[in-house]
Amino acid sequence: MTTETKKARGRPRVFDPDEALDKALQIFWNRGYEGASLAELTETLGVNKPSLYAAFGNKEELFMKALSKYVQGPAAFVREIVNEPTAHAVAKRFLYQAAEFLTQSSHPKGCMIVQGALSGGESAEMIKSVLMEYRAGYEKLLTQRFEQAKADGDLPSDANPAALAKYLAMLHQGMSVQATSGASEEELKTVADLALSVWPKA
Amino acid sequence: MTTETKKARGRPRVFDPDEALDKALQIFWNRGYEGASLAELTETLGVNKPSLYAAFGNKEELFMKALSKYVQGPAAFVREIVNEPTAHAVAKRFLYQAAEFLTQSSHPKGCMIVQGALSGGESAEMIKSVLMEYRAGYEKLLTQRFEQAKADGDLPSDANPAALAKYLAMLHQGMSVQATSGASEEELKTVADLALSVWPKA
DNA sequence: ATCTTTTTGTAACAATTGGTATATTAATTA
DNA sequence: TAATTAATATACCAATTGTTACAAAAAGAT
Repeated sequence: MTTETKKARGRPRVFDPDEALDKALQIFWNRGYEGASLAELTETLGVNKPSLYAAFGNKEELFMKALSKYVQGPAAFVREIVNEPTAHAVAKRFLYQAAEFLTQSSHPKGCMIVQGALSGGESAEMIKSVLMEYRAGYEKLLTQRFEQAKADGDLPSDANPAALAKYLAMLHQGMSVQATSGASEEELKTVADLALSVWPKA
Repeated sequence: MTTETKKARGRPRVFDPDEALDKALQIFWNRGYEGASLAELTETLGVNKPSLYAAFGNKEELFMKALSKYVQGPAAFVREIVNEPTAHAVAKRFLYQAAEFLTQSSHPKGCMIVQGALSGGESAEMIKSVLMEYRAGYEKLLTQRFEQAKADGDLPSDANPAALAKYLAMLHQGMSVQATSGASEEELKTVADLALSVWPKA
């Protein structure tokens, strides 16, 4: 039930916008916002600049749309993790899935939300803050989940939900750097096990 | 006993190379390699481009010299940490000093070796790999220290030095991202305490 | 006072950046 | 078939990227 291909007015598109956006995502993913040039984008998408602008807007908007596809696609699993039955299961699945995801060779290594625009020039300021908010977002998601776990007695009464969430977020962000530097899934999972052995018991 | 200001031939320099390099370091530190433009560099150093090139070489060489100043200056403490008497003391001081250093407001937040060039275009490839080597370098330093600790009986015989070192490196790299995103020293130290409670006892 | 030597300032360089104007092409609708 | 609509391709745009030629300037050496 995708959007019905009704009567196509005017000259038909020579590219599939969804495929093109996916390729744009790949480029932004391993080059970052500033590192991805319009030249490389148009070249590998097979779409010339006017068509690209007509379809997605300027570079910033294109990045935002690629980012949106990222969080709803490959990185969507993060949102589901909080549904695990226990806080420990949440933590374990978070780190394990991160180790797998960040090292997969079917797409760029590392996390786009971490590496997309950590530093950069003035022109990346907007994107930098957007990514910061995303990072704060999933950390908050974890915090809330652990607050609930604490209320449920699933975490001890002296547990610190915010600290536990930041611990996981920090490990995830470090994993992202490590994955970009060539660390393997196994190495990251070994560290994940180590990191999890700290987990407070109810 | 600095280099004796002997007979100065030719027109005298209008800037102090060491001060200038320090300002360049600050810029690279919070903009990254690609995010720092020659325009911003010359502007805030108060040195015009020909003089900058004569003194330091091109942008890449300038970055390398700034990086060298970074590891020998503000980030030099890392090398000393392995001299702590126990593995646990090494780990604790590593994370604590990281928490302090990465959040200090007297200089850019985060670690230059982490954020200097994580992603980026083709032209940053060299710098990216240099920074990767630096990261691998301090991780290896920790690994060796923990191998020795294991031999000394300071770590249990089933301890995994490489995993412990990667755990710390990962936390440091995550801390760097967190610091850039506005996390405070206290928050990072709270997480450091949590992270340290995993440490194997001899 | 002239000659070196070195740095400075201006001004330019080619290449690349993100972004568009314009005219052509290809489809549907009338 | 003519009119309309929309996407295409080429070619351009101003601004910025890193880098350098060149001539003027400021010092010591002769």
